[in-house]
Amino acid sequence: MTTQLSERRELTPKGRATRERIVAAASDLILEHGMETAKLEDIQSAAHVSASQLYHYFTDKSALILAVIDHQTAAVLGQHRERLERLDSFDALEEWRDFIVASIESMDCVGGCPLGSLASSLAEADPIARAALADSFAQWQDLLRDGLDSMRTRGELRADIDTESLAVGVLASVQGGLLLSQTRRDSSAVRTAVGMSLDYLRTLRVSS
Amino acid sequence: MTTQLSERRELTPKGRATRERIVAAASDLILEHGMETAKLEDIQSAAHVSASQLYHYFTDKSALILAVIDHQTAAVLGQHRERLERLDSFDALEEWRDFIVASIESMDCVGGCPLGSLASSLAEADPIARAALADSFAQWQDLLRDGLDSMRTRGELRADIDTESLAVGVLASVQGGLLLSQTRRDSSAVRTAVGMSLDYLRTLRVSS
DNA sequence: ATAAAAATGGAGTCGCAACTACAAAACGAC
DNA sequence: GTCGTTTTGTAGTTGCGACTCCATTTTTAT
Repeated sequence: MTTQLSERRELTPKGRATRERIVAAASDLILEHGMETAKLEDIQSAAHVSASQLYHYFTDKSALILAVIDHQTAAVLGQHRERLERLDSFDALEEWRDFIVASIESMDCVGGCPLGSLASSLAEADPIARAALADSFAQWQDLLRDGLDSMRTRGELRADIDTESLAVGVLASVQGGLLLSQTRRDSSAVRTAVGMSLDYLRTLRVSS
Repeated sequence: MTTQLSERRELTPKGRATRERIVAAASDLILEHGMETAKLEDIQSAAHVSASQLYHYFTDKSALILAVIDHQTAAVLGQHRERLERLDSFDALEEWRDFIVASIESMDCVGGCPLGSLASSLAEADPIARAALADSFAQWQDLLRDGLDSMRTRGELRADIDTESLAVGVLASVQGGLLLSQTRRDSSAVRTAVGMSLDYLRTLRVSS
């Protein structure tokens, strides 16, 4: 999922670094303070760049936001891919759950899910951003489905389960749990919600 | 959960009607177009009121938003209370699930959950709003727990289940499912996600 | 009926955040 | 080196959305 229709002509290493610095700062500020609160000026200070630099790399704010979506998508999917590919046991699923809980705890439950928060803020405001985030969720769902498929192949899960639907349900429990935890500033909601999903998966073991 | 610390002195019936009209218009616009896109001016036109009226009833925008939270909380909890109190069977749970799916379909998946969207938009921007929405979610969770309690009392569910945790998990699947459906503009995600939660509850029947 | 209070109309002001203009500096190719 | 391109600095400008002022009409209380 590339953001730019016409990929940027040429970017020197320095330019690429500056661009990345801007996107990273924007991602952090938007996550921690919300889309509305994160002013372009704050992003400039955080990234140590001037206005002209910002507009040299992005045509306008919505272009920057699309870059933030790509950035956060790569970051989140990267972290989860590590843990979800070659999923081989329920222990691995538990570790994945613990990783999610630890992630939000490390932020003191501020920001919630980077992708979920972006989706909620942008779904009705920017159709292109909405489509991009729908794609991000689809990729995440694929990761989960592939993981469940591999567990099924290994004989950890029954052969007749619908891994695609299960992936939707598990992803929803992650998103909903993170939203509740973010709102409550208490990680127990995600832990419980994802835990329930995993408990359900346990009822689908072959040995059961 | 009352919004105003000092409750408004006196409001004539006409005044109350105008205030309600403003809150209703604000609720609709914020839900359908997002928090950022919904300008005060749009709300004025939609409610057929002038700026002076808006500021006669609300000190500022954030006060209006708190009123919107109260309004949506009452609306959502009202609808769900009808279906969740005296929950007596899995059929009733299915009907509740279908109601959620029908609700978002009637909006063509625009807006998602009124409370979830508000929570995500405001969690990092307005601490008071965040706390109010945490309270709304807590009430919703109580409704679910009470429903599950009554099913347990009737002997539909096992005696040893933790209805509080289950309520968290089910609520998370609703919120996450609605977010995915909103982002995808396709109601199948909520249907699947909540369906999975109910499937899990079925594994907790006494007869199972 | 009349006065006080509440509700409304409409034309403002004002701050500020997004965006721009233009020139200077750094860099890369050769 | 040196010329064209990329990157950056320092100012702006501007549009718009939140909020205000004050006069006027409508309602309520007695």
